[in-house]
Amino acid sequence: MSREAFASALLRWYESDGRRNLPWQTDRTPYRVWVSEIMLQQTQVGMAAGYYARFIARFPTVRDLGAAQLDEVLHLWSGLGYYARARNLQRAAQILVQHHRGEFPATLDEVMALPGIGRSTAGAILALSRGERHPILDGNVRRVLARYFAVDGFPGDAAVERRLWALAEECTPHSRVDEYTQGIMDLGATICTRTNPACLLCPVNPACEARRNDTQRLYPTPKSRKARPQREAWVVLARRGNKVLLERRPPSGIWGGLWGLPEFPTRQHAAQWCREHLVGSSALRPEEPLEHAFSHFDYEIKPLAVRCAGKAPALRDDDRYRWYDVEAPAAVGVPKPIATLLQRPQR
DNA sequence: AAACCGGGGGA
DNA sequence: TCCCCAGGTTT
Repeated sequence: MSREAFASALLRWYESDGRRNLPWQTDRTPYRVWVSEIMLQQTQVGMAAGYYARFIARFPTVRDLGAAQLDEVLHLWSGLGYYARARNLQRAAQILVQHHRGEFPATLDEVMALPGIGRSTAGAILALSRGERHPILDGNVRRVLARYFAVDGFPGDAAVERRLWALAEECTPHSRVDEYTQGIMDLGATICTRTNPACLLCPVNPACEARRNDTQRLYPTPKSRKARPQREAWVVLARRGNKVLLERRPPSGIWGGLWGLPEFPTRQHAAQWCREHLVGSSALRPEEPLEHAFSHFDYEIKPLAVRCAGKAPALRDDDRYRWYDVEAPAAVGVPKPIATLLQRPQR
Protein backbone atom coordinates (compact mmCIF):
# COMPACT_ATOMS: atom_id res chain seq x y z
CA MET A 1 0.00 0.00 0.00
CA SER A 2 1.61 3.20 -1.15
CA ARG A 3 1.79 6.09 1.28
CA GLU A 4 2.44 8.46 -1.65
CA ALA A 5 -0.75 7.32 -3.38
CA PHE A 6 -2.68 7.95 -0.21
CA ALA A 7 -1.47 11.54 0.05
CA SER A 8 -1.98 12.38 -3.61
CA ALA A 9 -5.51 10.97 -3.70
CA LEU A 10 -6.28 12.89 -0.55
CA LEU A 11 -4.91 16.13 -1.98
CA ARG A 12 -6.98 15.77 -5.15
CA TRP A 13 -10.07 15.21 -3.05
CA TYR A 14 -9.24 18.21 -0.87
CA GLU A 15 -9.12 20.45 -3.94
CA SER A 16 -12.66 19.52 -4.90
CA ASP A 17 -14.37 18.63 -1.63
CA GLY A 18 -12.30 19.96 1.27
CA ARG A 19 -13.41 22.71 3.60
CA ARG A 20 -11.62 25.94 2.86
CA ASN A 21 -13.82 28.66 4.28
CA LEU A 22 -13.87 27.87 7.96
CA PRO A 23 -13.40 30.96 10.15
CA TRP A 24 -9.86 29.99 11.17
CA GLN A 25 -8.78 29.23 7.62
CA THR A 26 -8.65 32.85 6.57
CA ASP A 27 -5.48 34.45 7.87
CA ARG A 28 -3.94 31.28 9.23
CA THR A 29 -1.59 32.61 11.86
CA PRO A 30 -0.26 30.19 14.46
CA TYR A 31 -2.35 31.95 17.09
CA ARG A 32 -5.61 31.59 15.18
CA VAL A 33 -4.91 27.98 14.26
CA TRP A 34 -4.00 27.24 17.86
CA VAL A 35 -7.25 28.63 19.28
CA SER A 36 -9.26 26.74 16.68
CA GLU A 37 -7.46 23.46 17.35
CA ILE A 38 -8.08 23.67 21.08
CA MET A 39 -11.76 24.43 20.52
CA LEU A 40 -12.10 21.66 17.97
CA GLN A 41 -10.70 19.14 20.44
CA GLN A 42 -13.99 19.28 22.26
CA THR A 43 -16.58 20.62 19.86
CA GLN A 44 -17.53 20.08 16.27
CA VAL A 45 -17.08 22.75 13.65
CA GLY A 46 -20.66 24.00 13.80
CA MET A 47 -20.57 24.67 17.52
CA ALA A 48 -17.02 25.99 17.54
CA ALA A 49 -17.61 28.69 14.94
CA GLY A 50 -19.62 30.99 17.18
CA TYR A 51 -17.30 30.57 20.14
CA TYR A 52 -14.30 31.12 17.89
CA ALA A 53 -15.66 34.35 16.41
CA ARG A 54 -16.40 35.82 19.85
CA PHE A 55 -13.06 34.70 21.25
CA ILE A 56 -10.98 36.10 18.41
CA ALA A 57 -12.97 39.33 18.33
CA ARG A 58 -12.18 39.89 22.00
CA PHE A 59 -8.60 38.50 21.90
CA PRO A 60 -7.29 39.12 18.38
CA THR A 61 -3.65 38.40 19.26
CA VAL A 62 -1.53 36.41 21.66
CA ARG A 63 -0.80 39.62 23.56
CA ASP A 64 -4.48 40.39 24.02
CA LEU A 65 -5.05 36.90 25.41
CA GLY A 66 -2.02 37.04 27.65
CA ALA A 67 -3.16 40.35 29.15
CA ALA A 68 -6.74 39.19 29.70
CA GLN A 69 -8.50 38.51 32.97
CA LEU A 70 -8.91 34.77 33.45
CA ASP A 71 -12.55 35.38 34.35
CA GLU A 72 -13.18 36.87 30.94
CA VAL A 73 -11.41 34.02 29.14
CA LEU A 74 -13.57 31.53 31.04
CA HIS A 75 -16.63 33.65 30.29
CA LEU A 76 -16.03 33.29 26.56
CA TRP A 77 -15.39 29.56 27.08
CA SER A 78 -18.54 28.97 29.14
CA GLY A 79 -20.60 26.16 27.66
CA LEU A 80 -17.68 24.63 25.78
CA GLY A 81 -16.52 22.51 28.71
CA TYR A 82 -12.97 21.37 29.51
CA TYR A 83 -12.18 24.65 31.22
CA ALA A 84 -8.63 23.57 32.01
CA ARG A 85 -8.00 24.05 28.29
CA ALA A 86 -9.02 27.68 28.49
CA ARG A 87 -6.76 28.16 31.50
CA ASN A 88 -3.87 26.50 29.65
CA LEU A 89 -4.55 28.65 26.61
CA GLN A 90 -4.12 31.78 28.65
CA ARG A 91 -1.09 30.52 30.56
CA ALA A 92 0.56 29.60 27.28
CA ALA A 93 -0.23 33.05 25.87
CA GLN A 94 1.49 34.63 28.86
CA ILE A 95 4.53 32.43 28.33
CA LEU A 96 4.64 33.38 24.65
CA VAL A 97 4.53 37.07 25.55
CA GLN A 98 7.11 36.81 28.32
CA HIS A 99 9.60 34.44 26.72
CA HIS A 100 8.97 34.44 22.97
CA ARG A 101 8.12 38.06 22.17
CA GLY A 102 4.51 37.10 21.57
CA GLU A 103 5.47 34.81 18.68
CA PHE A 104 5.24 31.07 18.38
CA PRO A 105 8.67 29.44 18.73
CA ALA A 106 10.44 27.85 15.80
CA THR A 107 10.59 24.19 16.73
CA LEU A 108 8.05 21.49 17.40
CA ASP A 109 9.54 20.72 20.80
CA GLU A 110 9.28 24.31 21.93
CA VAL A 111 5.66 24.51 20.81
CA MET A 112 4.93 21.22 22.59
CA ALA A 113 6.44 22.62 25.78
CA LEU A 114 3.57 25.11 26.05
CA PRO A 115 0.80 24.06 28.44
CA GLY A 116 -2.14 22.40 26.73
CA ILE A 117 -0.24 21.73 23.51
CA GLY A 118 0.80 18.14 22.85
CA ARG A 119 2.31 16.52 19.82
CA SER A 120 -0.79 16.53 17.66
CA THR A 121 -1.81 20.10 18.36
CA ALA A 122 1.77 21.33 17.92
CA GLY A 123 1.99 19.50 14.60
CA ALA A 124 -1.31 20.95 13.42
CA ILE A 125 -0.30 24.49 14.33
CA LEU A 126 3.03 24.31 12.49
CA ALA A 127 1.65 22.41 9.49
CA LEU A 128 -1.43 24.57 8.97
CA SER A 129 0.12 27.96 9.67
CA ARG A 130 3.66 27.49 8.37
CA GLY A 131 3.40 24.53 6.03
CA GLU A 132 6.00 22.61 7.99
CA ARG A 133 6.00 18.85 7.66
CA HIS A 134 4.72 17.42 10.93
CA PRO A 135 2.23 14.59 11.33
CA ILE A 136 -0.89 15.02 13.40
CA LEU A 137 -3.02 12.38 15.08
CA ASP A 138 -6.31 13.81 16.18
CA GLY A 139 -9.52 11.80 16.43
CA ASN A 140 -10.33 12.15 12.74
CA VAL A 141 -6.89 11.18 11.52
CA ARG A 142 -6.76 8.30 13.98
CA ARG A 143 -9.99 6.90 12.56
CA VAL A 144 -8.96 7.32 8.92
CA LEU A 145 -5.61 5.62 9.44
CA ALA A 146 -6.98 2.84 11.66
CA ARG A 147 -9.40 1.93 8.87
CA TYR A 148 -7.11 2.44 5.92
CA PHE A 149 -4.40 0.25 7.46
CA ALA A 150 -6.79 -1.95 9.48
CA VAL A 151 -4.97 -1.25 12.73
CA ASP A 152 -6.36 -3.57 15.39
CA GLY A 153 -6.44 -2.82 19.10
CA PHE A 154 -7.81 0.25 20.80
CA PRO A 155 -5.92 3.50 20.39
CA GLY A 156 -5.39 3.92 24.12
CA ASP A 157 -2.90 1.07 23.96
CA ALA A 158 0.65 2.38 23.73
CA ALA A 159 1.74 0.00 20.96
CA VAL A 160 -1.29 0.87 18.85
CA GLU A 161 -0.63 4.53 19.41
CA ARG A 162 2.98 4.16 18.28
CA ARG A 163 1.87 2.34 15.15
CA LEU A 164 -0.66 5.04 14.30
CA TRP A 165 1.90 7.81 14.79
CA ALA A 166 4.33 5.97 12.55
CA LEU A 167 1.69 5.63 9.84
CA ALA A 168 0.72 9.29 10.24
CA GLU A 169 4.36 10.26 9.76
CA GLU A 170 4.84 8.05 6.69
CA CYS A 171 1.68 9.31 5.01
CA THR A 172 2.44 13.00 5.47
CA PRO A 173 3.72 14.33 2.13
CA HIS A 174 6.76 16.52 1.65
CA SER A 175 4.84 19.25 -0.10
CA ARG A 176 1.44 20.82 0.40
CA VAL A 177 1.47 19.68 4.01
CA ASP A 178 -1.03 22.33 5.02
CA GLU A 179 -3.59 21.15 2.47
CA TYR A 180 -2.92 17.51 3.30
CA THR A 181 -3.36 18.12 7.04
CA GLN A 182 -6.60 19.99 6.57
CA GLY A 183 -7.69 17.40 4.02
CA ILE A 184 -7.24 14.34 6.19
CA MET A 185 -9.09 16.04 9.04
CA ASP A 186 -11.90 16.95 6.64
CA LEU A 187 -12.04 13.41 5.32
CA GLY A 188 -12.49 12.07 8.84
CA ALA A 189 -15.11 14.69 9.67
CA THR A 190 -17.22 14.38 6.54
CA ILE A 191 -16.61 10.98 4.88
CA CYS A 192 -14.81 8.62 7.20
CA THR A 193 -17.20 9.30 10.06
CA ARG A 194 -17.47 7.23 13.20
CA THR A 195 -20.82 5.70 12.30
CA ASN A 196 -21.96 5.11 8.73
CA PRO A 197 -18.83 6.18 6.85
CA ALA A 198 -19.55 7.22 3.26
CA CYS A 199 -17.02 4.84 1.74
CA LEU A 200 -18.50 5.18 -1.75
CA LEU A 201 -17.46 8.83 -1.77
CA CYS A 202 -14.03 8.26 -0.28
CA PRO A 203 -11.00 9.19 -2.40
CA VAL A 204 -8.86 6.43 -0.90
CA ASN A 205 -11.43 3.65 -0.83
CA PRO A 206 -9.77 1.30 -3.35
CA ALA A 207 -6.80 0.68 -1.08
CA CYS A 208 -8.56 0.99 2.27
CA GLU A 209 -7.96 -2.28 4.06
CA ALA A 210 -11.05 -2.06 6.22
CA ARG A 211 -13.18 -1.19 3.22
CA ARG A 212 -11.81 -4.14 1.24
CA ASN A 213 -12.86 -6.43 4.08
CA ASP A 214 -16.06 -4.51 4.71
CA THR A 215 -14.95 -4.08 8.32
CA GLN A 216 -14.78 -0.28 8.44
CA ARG A 217 -17.26 -0.21 11.32
CA LEU A 218 -14.87 -2.21 13.50
CA TYR A 219 -12.22 0.53 13.48
CA PRO A 220 -10.96 2.07 15.55
CA THR A 221 -11.62 -0.42 18.33
CA PRO A 222 -13.68 1.41 20.96
CA LYS A 223 -12.46 1.31 24.49
CA SER A 224 -14.73 -0.24 27.04
CA ARG A 225 -16.21 1.87 29.73
CA LYS A 226 -17.57 1.22 33.17
CA ALA A 227 -20.93 2.25 34.48
CA ARG A 228 -21.11 5.78 35.78
CA PRO A 229 -21.37 6.34 39.52
CA GLN A 230 -23.97 8.72 40.85
CA ARG A 231 -22.99 11.81 42.81
CA GLU A 232 -25.13 14.48 44.36
CA ALA A 233 -24.59 17.87 45.85
CA TRP A 234 -26.74 20.42 47.60
CA VAL A 235 -26.39 23.98 46.37
CA VAL A 236 -27.62 27.17 47.91
CA LEU A 237 -29.54 29.47 45.59
CA ALA A 238 -29.42 32.65 47.64
CA ARG A 239 -31.32 35.55 46.13
CA ARG A 240 -31.16 39.19 47.09
CA GLY A 241 -33.22 41.45 44.89
CA ASN A 242 -32.42 40.42 41.31
CA LYS A 243 -29.11 38.90 42.25
CA VAL A 244 -27.87 35.44 43.10
CA LEU A 245 -24.86 34.61 45.24
CA LEU A 246 -22.11 32.78 43.33
CA GLU A 247 -18.93 31.25 44.71
CA ARG A 248 -15.75 30.77 42.74
CA ARG A 249 -14.88 27.11 42.37
CA PRO A 250 -11.40 25.77 43.15
CA PRO A 251 -8.85 26.27 40.35
CA SER A 252 -8.76 22.60 39.40
CA GLY A 253 -11.31 19.83 39.23
CA ILE A 254 -14.79 20.07 37.84
CA TRP A 255 -15.59 23.52 36.50
CA GLY A 256 -12.27 24.74 37.85
CA GLY A 257 -12.12 28.53 38.17
CA LEU A 258 -15.72 29.04 37.16
CA TRP A 259 -18.41 30.62 39.30
CA GLY A 260 -21.02 28.23 40.69
CA LEU A 261 -23.45 28.08 43.56
CA PRO A 262 -22.15 27.38 47.08
CA GLU A 263 -22.08 23.60 47.19
CA PHE A 264 -22.35 21.13 50.07
CA PRO A 265 -22.34 17.36 50.55
CA THR A 266 -25.54 17.35 52.63
CA ARG A 267 -28.54 19.52 53.30
CA GLN A 268 -27.37 19.90 56.89
CA HIS A 269 -24.05 21.35 55.77
CA ALA A 270 -25.87 23.79 53.54
CA ALA A 271 -28.19 24.86 56.33
CA GLN A 272 -25.30 25.36 58.72
CA TRP A 273 -23.46 27.51 56.21
CA CYS A 274 -26.55 29.64 55.65
CA ARG A 275 -26.97 30.22 59.37
CA GLU A 276 -23.40 31.44 59.58
CA HIS A 277 -23.15 33.46 56.39
CA LEU A 278 -26.63 34.58 55.43
CA VAL A 279 -27.80 35.99 58.72
CA GLY A 280 -31.44 36.99 58.69
CA SER A 281 -32.30 35.06 55.56
CA SER A 282 -35.52 33.18 55.01
CA ALA A 283 -36.00 29.44 55.50
CA LEU A 284 -34.46 27.10 52.93
CA ARG A 285 -36.88 25.96 50.27
CA PRO A 286 -35.92 22.90 48.16
CA GLU A 287 -36.33 23.37 44.42
CA GLU A 288 -36.57 20.82 41.62
CA PRO A 289 -33.26 18.88 41.35
CA LEU A 290 -31.23 19.15 38.18
CA GLU A 291 -29.54 16.17 36.52
CA HIS A 292 -26.27 16.61 34.69
CA ALA A 293 -24.44 13.75 33.00
CA PHE A 294 -20.67 13.90 32.88
CA SER A 295 -18.95 11.16 30.95
CA HIS A 296 -17.64 9.52 34.12
CA PHE A 297 -20.40 10.19 36.64
CA ASP A 298 -23.97 11.40 36.91
CA TYR A 299 -24.43 14.51 38.95
CA GLU A 300 -27.61 15.44 40.73
CA ILE A 301 -27.79 19.05 41.83
CA LYS A 302 -30.31 19.72 44.59
CA PRO A 303 -31.00 23.44 45.00
CA LEU A 304 -32.06 25.05 48.24
CA ALA A 305 -33.56 28.48 47.63
CA VAL A 306 -33.25 31.21 50.17
CA ARG A 307 -34.16 34.86 50.07
CA CYS A 308 -31.87 37.34 51.72
CA ALA A 309 -33.02 40.59 53.20
CA GLY A 310 -31.64 43.75 51.65
CA LYS A 311 -29.24 44.66 54.40
CA ALA A 312 -28.72 41.35 56.18
CA PRO A 313 -26.06 39.39 54.26
CA ALA A 314 -22.58 39.68 55.55
CA LEU A 315 -21.14 38.54 52.24
CA ARG A 316 -19.81 41.11 49.88
CA ASP A 317 -18.35 40.79 46.43
CA ASP A 318 -14.74 39.64 46.67
CA ASP A 319 -12.42 37.10 45.10
CA ARG A 320 -14.53 34.24 46.36
CA TYR A 321 -18.12 35.44 46.35
CA ARG A 322 -20.13 37.68 44.12
CA TRP A 323 -23.72 38.74 43.78
CA TYR A 324 -24.49 37.92 40.16
CA ASP A 325 -27.15 39.81 38.26
CA VAL A 326 -28.86 37.25 36.05
CA GLU A 327 -30.36 40.01 33.89
CA ALA A 328 -26.99 41.76 33.42
CA PRO A 329 -24.44 38.97 33.90
CA ALA A 330 -20.83 39.81 34.66
CA ALA A 331 -18.18 38.55 32.22
CA VAL A 332 -17.19 35.50 34.24
CA GLY A 333 -17.36 31.77 33.57
CA VAL A 334 -20.52 29.94 34.62
CA PRO A 335 -20.95 26.20 33.99
CA LYS A 336 -23.79 25.31 31.69
CA PRO A 337 -26.03 23.50 34.19
CA ILE A 338 -25.66 26.37 36.67
CA ALA A 339 -26.53 28.88 33.96
CA THR A 340 -29.58 26.76 33.18
CA LEU A 341 -30.56 26.74 36.83
CA LEU A 342 -30.23 30.51 37.08
CA GLN A 343 -32.47 30.95 34.06
CA ARG A 344 -35.34 29.03 35.65
CA PRO A 345 -38.44 31.10 36.27
CA GLN A 346 -38.67 32.00 39.92
CA ARG A 347 -41.62 30.67 41.83
C1' DA B 1 -27.20 5.39 27.30
C1' DA B 2 -22.83 5.41 25.45
C1' DA B 3 -19.09 7.20 22.63
C1' DC B 4 -15.96 10.72 21.83
C1' DC B 5 -11.76 13.64 22.70
C1' DG B 6 -5.71 15.51 23.24
C1' DG B 7 -3.35 16.61 27.02
C1' DG B 8 -2.27 17.00 32.20
C1' DG B 9 -0.98 14.87 36.19
C1' DG B 10 -0.87 11.44 39.82
C1' DA B 11 0.15 6.51 40.90
C1' DT C 1 4.38 4.10 31.89
C1' DC C 2 -0.29 3.47 32.92
C1' DC C 3 -4.52 5.23 34.18
C1' DC C 4 -7.77 8.50 35.46
C1' DC C 5 -9.71 13.07 34.73
C1' DA C 6 -12.45 16.68 32.45
C1' DG C 7 -17.78 18.39 30.26
C1' DG C 8 -20.36 19.05 26.55
C1' DT C 9 -22.58 17.18 21.98
C1' DT C 10 -23.76 13.52 18.94
C1' DT C 11 -25.50 9.16 17.91
